[in-house]
Amino acid sequence: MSRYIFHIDVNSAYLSWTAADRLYRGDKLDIRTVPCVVGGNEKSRHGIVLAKSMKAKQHGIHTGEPLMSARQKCPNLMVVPPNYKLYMKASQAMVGIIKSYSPLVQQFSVDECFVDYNVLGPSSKDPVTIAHELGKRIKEELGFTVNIGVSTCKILAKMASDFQKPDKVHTLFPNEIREKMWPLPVSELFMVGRRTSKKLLELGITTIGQLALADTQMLEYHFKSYAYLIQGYANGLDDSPVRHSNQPVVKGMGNSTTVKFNVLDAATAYQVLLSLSESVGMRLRAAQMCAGLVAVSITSTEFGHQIHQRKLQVAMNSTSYIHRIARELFDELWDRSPIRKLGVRVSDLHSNDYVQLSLLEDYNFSRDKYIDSAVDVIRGRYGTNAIVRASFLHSGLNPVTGGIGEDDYPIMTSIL
DNA sequence: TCTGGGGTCCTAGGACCC
DNA sequence: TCTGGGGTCCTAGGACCC
Repeated sequence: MSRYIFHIDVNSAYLSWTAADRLYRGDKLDIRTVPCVVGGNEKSRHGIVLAKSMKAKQHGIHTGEPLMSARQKCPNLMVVPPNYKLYMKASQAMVGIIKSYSPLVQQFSVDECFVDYNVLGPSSKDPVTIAHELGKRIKEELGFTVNIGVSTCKILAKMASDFQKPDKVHTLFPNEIREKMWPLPVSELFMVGRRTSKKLLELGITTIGQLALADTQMLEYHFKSYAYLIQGYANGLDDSPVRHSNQPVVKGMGNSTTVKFNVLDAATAYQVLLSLSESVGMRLRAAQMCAGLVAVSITSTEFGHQIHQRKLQVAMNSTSYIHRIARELFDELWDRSPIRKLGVRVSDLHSNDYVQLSLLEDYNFSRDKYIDSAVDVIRGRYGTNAIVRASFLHSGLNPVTGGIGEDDYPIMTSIL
């Protein structure tokens, strides 16, 4: 029995999914064939490129770039809005097909999966044939293309899926590392980002091969334990298993939002923190968890980023209590400079079976428990905005802010 | 109307304890 | 009154990923 790992990556996921959906709805234009990007709403200061077509890429447009800058590179650029519900559906449909090939599938993100594929006997098809078959099924049944990397471990499969695109199957077996991976720029290695590749370049390391062969002690001097990780990856060393993602180990959950306008006063900030606390609290309770730590983050209009956190005496999942702590943290953190973005995050998560209410706490958690669960039930039945706090009426703010912060997006990560 | 949102992991330094 | 040396917990900040 031989074991193979596949990495499946949707080509320009958001754009491809939007394209397939438009064609399905009778649109004549395939937006994949023209310079086009999926972009956020500039009016609410969410104007960045979330995904691009190959034609847009040819104009030098990058993901994450401001739409304004993308338009300068390509004046006739087409911009379409994101549709997260669609992405969830497309993602789930794809995973459904993949699971018909192997039960062991790890969803790595909304558009990426690792698959542990066992070839059981000599009569079985070889993994490359299977990968082509899988890619073809996704394309024919769902209308979008994927790249599939085939290897014997996750890092190599992932690197392979990043080779030429779109709609391709690539192998990167250990004996192909030298030829296929080592000549690549070191910045293309997984976990070598902007800062690390800059440091590596300063050390004269420009390719993955040079990193693979570099002196380990020298690397350790500059990168500490990170040296072993990236040099291991450069040599194709990775024994991490494909994990079932049906029971992901959640470490924390948070929501943040860029507010439509600059926040200049604490009262408005409190409102935004409440809308964020609402979604964080709902997610916590949906996961049947309690959190022992709350953090608040502030991004200034100058993009300075600050975060302040506090460990709690009692783990809890009450929206009101999260908000109360968030307000206190905000007061301690804020220097009164104009705010662009606010975030609330909880971590130190525990299953809520064992929550013990501290006698020292003067806070009435049982009251919150009834309110929260009643609100959760109503929202589950009639939608998130079926019940909102009165303070949000006429505020111009979303009463519940999660995901991308538009009206009724599902909260993406709760599904992964 | 230039620059989103949601994650994980690691390190450094201070407080505190024995 | 030349100041050890473990250890844990906590917070801040930075790096990376999608």
